[in-house]
Amino acid sequence: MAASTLTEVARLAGVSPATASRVLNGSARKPGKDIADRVRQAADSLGYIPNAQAQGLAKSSSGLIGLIVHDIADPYFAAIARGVQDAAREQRKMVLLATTGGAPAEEKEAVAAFAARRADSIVIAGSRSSRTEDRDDNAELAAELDRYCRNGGRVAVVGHPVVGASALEGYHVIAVPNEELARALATELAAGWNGDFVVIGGPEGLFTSDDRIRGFQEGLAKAGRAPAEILRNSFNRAGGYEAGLTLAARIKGGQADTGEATGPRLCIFAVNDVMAIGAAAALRAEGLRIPRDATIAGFDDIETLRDFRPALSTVRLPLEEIGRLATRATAPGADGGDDHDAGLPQQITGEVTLRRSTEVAA
Amino acid sequence: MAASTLTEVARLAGVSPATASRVLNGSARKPGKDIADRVRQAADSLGYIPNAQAQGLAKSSSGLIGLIVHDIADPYFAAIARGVQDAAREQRKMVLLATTGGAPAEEKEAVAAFAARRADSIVIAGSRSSRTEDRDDNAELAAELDRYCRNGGRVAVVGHPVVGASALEGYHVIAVPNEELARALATELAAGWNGDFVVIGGPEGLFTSDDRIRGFQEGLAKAGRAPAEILRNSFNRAGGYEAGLTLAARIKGGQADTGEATGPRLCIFAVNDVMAIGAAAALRAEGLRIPRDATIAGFDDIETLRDFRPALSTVRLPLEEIGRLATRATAPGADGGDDHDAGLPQQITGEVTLRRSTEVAA
DNA sequence: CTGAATTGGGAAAGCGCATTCCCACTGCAT
DNA sequence: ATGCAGTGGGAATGCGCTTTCCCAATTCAG
Repeated sequence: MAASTLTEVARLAGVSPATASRVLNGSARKPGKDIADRVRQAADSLGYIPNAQAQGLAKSSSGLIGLIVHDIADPYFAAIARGVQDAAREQRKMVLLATTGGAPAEEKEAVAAFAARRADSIVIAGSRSSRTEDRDDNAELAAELDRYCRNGGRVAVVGHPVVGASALEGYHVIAVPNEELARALATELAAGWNGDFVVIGGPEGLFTSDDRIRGFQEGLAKAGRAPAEILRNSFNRAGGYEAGLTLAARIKGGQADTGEATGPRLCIFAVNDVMAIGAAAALRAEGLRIPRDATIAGFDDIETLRDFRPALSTVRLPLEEIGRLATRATAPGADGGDDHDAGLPQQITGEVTLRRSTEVAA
Repeated sequence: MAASTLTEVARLAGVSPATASRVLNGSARKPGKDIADRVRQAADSLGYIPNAQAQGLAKSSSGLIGLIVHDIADPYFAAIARGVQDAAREQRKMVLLATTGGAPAEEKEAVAAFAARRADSIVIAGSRSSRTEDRDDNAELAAELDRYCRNGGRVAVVGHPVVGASALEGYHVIAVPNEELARALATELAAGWNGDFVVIGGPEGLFTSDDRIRGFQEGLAKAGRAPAEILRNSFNRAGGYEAGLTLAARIKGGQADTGEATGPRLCIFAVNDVMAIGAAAALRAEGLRIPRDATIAGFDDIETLRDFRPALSTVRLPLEEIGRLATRATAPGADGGDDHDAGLPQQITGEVTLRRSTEVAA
């Protein structure tokens, strides 16, 4: 038994499909009360569920929002996804999920798939990259996105615009002040510590990582400090762990020189919390303690990681809110608020949050 | 400019839409090479993207998999979602996400929405509940699910069957051996500790929670121990925290009696990791230490929480695999493997993993 | 060399719904 | 009584694609 159709309902109610459609799905014209009741009852008794595909085809709009993330199990993306989901519900839409591992080629595929499904809007949450090996893929992604927008789609990108995408009608960028916040973090960190700094970053070319590194170095410079050395690794826990091992060896070497531990040897800034946790795990595995032997700070303030001990110094980012804003930015009529370009960045703010992991004993 | 259509492509290639369709979308009939090339080129130059809605309508199948979770930001669900996403990709489908907070009423809505979109299958990941206040909603959910199945939909439920759902063709349950594993955990815990046990559980009626509690008590009984007292709270970190506060007060009272701390006073079993972390945070906030003043174990072995210190004893569950299996179970032709009922539970195994948080000094 | 079987393309009928256009009917003013 | 706007329902068209059916051109066996 296939699902029942509008026509069946109409027949059972003894009216035309047109009328049935009018009563069942909000139309401008409201049929008479008695007829409406009859139709509704018929629909009920048949267990009628409108075919969204057909509806979408007919009025060319699908009620779908496409969300692109690197990895849904990464708490960073999961938090954003929650915000997106939340906003989608406000708009009475459903979210279509695509995970890409951050590869522009896959992102392009995802956009195409969303376009095929005629998603009303697309939210891209992953970090953009400008690595040369991604150049072509990025160009294709940009082209795909352009086409999508030109066909009336709306897109919001969290962080940086897609490389090469022309600022089109319906193309929004939710700017995240990574650089400023990293600078502020460096400033605060420099105020409480006058030893060396090291940065654990993601691969070169990853905007989010690069911005945070740049901001951090600026903050250091402004505080009259030497720039931090930069260790690059993959943008996840494993990358942090590996870098942590390197640093642990170095710290232990230094301690051997001095003969004894005399307070932290290093202040580590990992460009995101997950990497910071990885690095911390590595230090611990090597017998080092935080903040005794080294202090460490992350970025994002991932909720699940707040119970980590020692409490991780970080920069709070309203991830869920970011997802919500991005999604709202793509809602039809959303740009009514500001009368600027559709591409105007939304304003997001974060907050430096110093905790135990960077507390150096007085 | 609206997206270009198959007809346009066909016209530009100088062929009929039928032919264009045949070459562009895998059909049984393969048109001649020269024609195919012409069509493909036309499609290319127009940037043709097939309209999945129309395709779906025409062949009544959408390439969509619906996923229902309580909260996508909860690492438990995020991990399952990753598995689902993974399996979906294998099947070249996209996943449609719905979050419900665990309310059967919302789950019913979600199922209806998926049905409207003609999702090929639905994976329900949230824990089922048998609370009396959910009775009616559960019944409606079951009815909705039944209808969906009867119309050819396939569904997989993680954990327990939906209350009241009749075992239909296409209805799969991925059984998670919560009870057995909790029993095993209790056994191992009882071997290393002969003081009191306390369980921090979720609300009564939540199957996952109830199963784990029951199993744990059984294990205790089998080891000749008195049943544990049960503290019930919400099934998340906050619930764990609250219960933790209660226990902290009790422990401190006990210590006051004895005058001094003389090893752990309590072994706590929280029915999931997130609650365990909450409880641990509460104890810590109250100045208690783990495992010195109390030992604690969780359940799930959430990846993000593995760096928690002291390392949390728990039961490893292959969450991602569970998501994958559930999704695969709904793939067409998936029940070919076993020649039993379509409703046959798949086999999932977990593993008790004792770590530092339950280590009591010898 | 003829008739049958095969191939390859097109015409057309839906898939389920929204919507425009049309028509019969009512109620009112003239 | 006649004309008019206004009302409420139905017929028909189209959204973009798949698929069946049909037909002309080949090919091959006899």
